[in-house]
Amino acid sequence: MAHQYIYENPSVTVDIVVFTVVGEDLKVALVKRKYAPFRGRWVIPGGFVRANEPLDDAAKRELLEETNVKGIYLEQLYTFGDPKRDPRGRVVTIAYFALINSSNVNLRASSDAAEARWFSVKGLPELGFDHKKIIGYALQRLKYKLEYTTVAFQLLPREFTLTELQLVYEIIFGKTIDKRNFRKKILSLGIVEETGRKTEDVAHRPAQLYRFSRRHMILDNFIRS
Amino acid sequence: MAHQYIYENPSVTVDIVVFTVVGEDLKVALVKRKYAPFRGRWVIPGGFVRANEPLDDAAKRELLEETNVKGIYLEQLYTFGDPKRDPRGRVVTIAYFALINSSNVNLRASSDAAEARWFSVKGLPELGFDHKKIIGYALQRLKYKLEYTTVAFQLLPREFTLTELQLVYEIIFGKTIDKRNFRKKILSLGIVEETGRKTEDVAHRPAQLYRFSRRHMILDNFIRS
DNA sequence: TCAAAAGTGTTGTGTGTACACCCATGT
DNA sequence: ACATGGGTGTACACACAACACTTTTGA
Repeated sequence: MAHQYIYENPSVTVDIVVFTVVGEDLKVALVKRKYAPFRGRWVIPGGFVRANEPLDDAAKRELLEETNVKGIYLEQLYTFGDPKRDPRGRVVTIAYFALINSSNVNLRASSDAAEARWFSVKGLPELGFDHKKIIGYALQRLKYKLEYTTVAFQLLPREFTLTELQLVYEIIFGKTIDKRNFRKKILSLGIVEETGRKTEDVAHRPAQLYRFSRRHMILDNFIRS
Repeated sequence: MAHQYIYENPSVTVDIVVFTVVGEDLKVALVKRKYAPFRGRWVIPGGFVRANEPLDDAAKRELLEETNVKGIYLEQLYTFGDPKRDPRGRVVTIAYFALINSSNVNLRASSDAAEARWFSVKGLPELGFDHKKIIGYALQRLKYKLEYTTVAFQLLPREFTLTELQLVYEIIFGKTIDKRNFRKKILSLGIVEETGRKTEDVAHRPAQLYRFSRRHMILDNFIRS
């Protein structure tokens, strides 16, 4: 293992892009850096991988430590290793992509972060490192995943109306969808089941509540912390 | 950067799964290890990322050094970081996925590798590290890419017949395709253009030669070394 | 009774699939 | 002349897109 002695090993970090949908906005979790470099700048949560720690575990741990978020859909996104991406020296980061449902959106800052907040993807602040690029990459993946998989359910509470589900698609694709066609498609796929319950205390006709059918949950590939 | 002093950084490597199609077989490039661990075992080409070297460059360099292969389609596949994946200690590897056309398949072993050879994916030897898993992952990606993109052309010489193109799809998907439907689809997509030339010295009706149309090449996202 | 969102079908268009025979060349 | 792969069209099923009105509740 000659190289270990010739070259200093790079640092290895994980960084996580967490998306949620609140109201009519797609949001990303950001934390404000407490220390240099980029002190005071907003960045996506992340940090160093520990000795003997699997990468997925590191991502879950950092997310919990920096934002108090847990138990969410998480998948590896891409690895960024440009030699100049961190002013401190060579840092290779394995970026993760995460989704959380809008009823669990309480962020809490912690030791390494001065503050933690949700930002609309349409109004991101100036970001540290190459995190703008990473979020851009994650957005692409999100659209892509939504089109070909059933991850949209990760962005909703356990019970939801078809209109709420449709809204998730509309927000992420940035265009309106025909209500009848959307419902026909979703119902024909058999990926949702009625709960029998309805929305309450709404100033209009109450909507049927659905849940993602368990049979499809197990087919979906995901990592849960 | 406290962690740098508390934890020893992992080693960072790149490993490349190179596919090609020869005759009726999908093949992967493997090299035989010259040194421990796994001395004498076959593995996919790869090695340590150098200081100040971008990850993509490291992949291209290792591929050239270990197999004499260059100028091919290359994309990042996935990062494997299980703490036990290398018996020497923590090694995080960024796996790459590469395609090469069958007219450039001369492998040449070099310093770090005792031997370099193409193996049919249907007859792989026992592999070192977690390389069997990495190849499995690459195979999934290959099928997937073939379905949704035009990377199939990377596996063919610049001029090819529609039958050759069809064969690539059949080999990778492992099933036969209707000739008329295949041609209709490919031609309607407008991704190939006639060269005007035909195959020569064949003991049957000569076939029209096509090339991938330049207009689509530039849309295809790829990294060339 | 009004406002507001829920819910519901039909029709045309395009895409994928199944299927069989003649053509051009070398031997 | 024959063997070998090259090359071609039609018909049916299914998925997607466009489109407007009635229903149920709370205020």
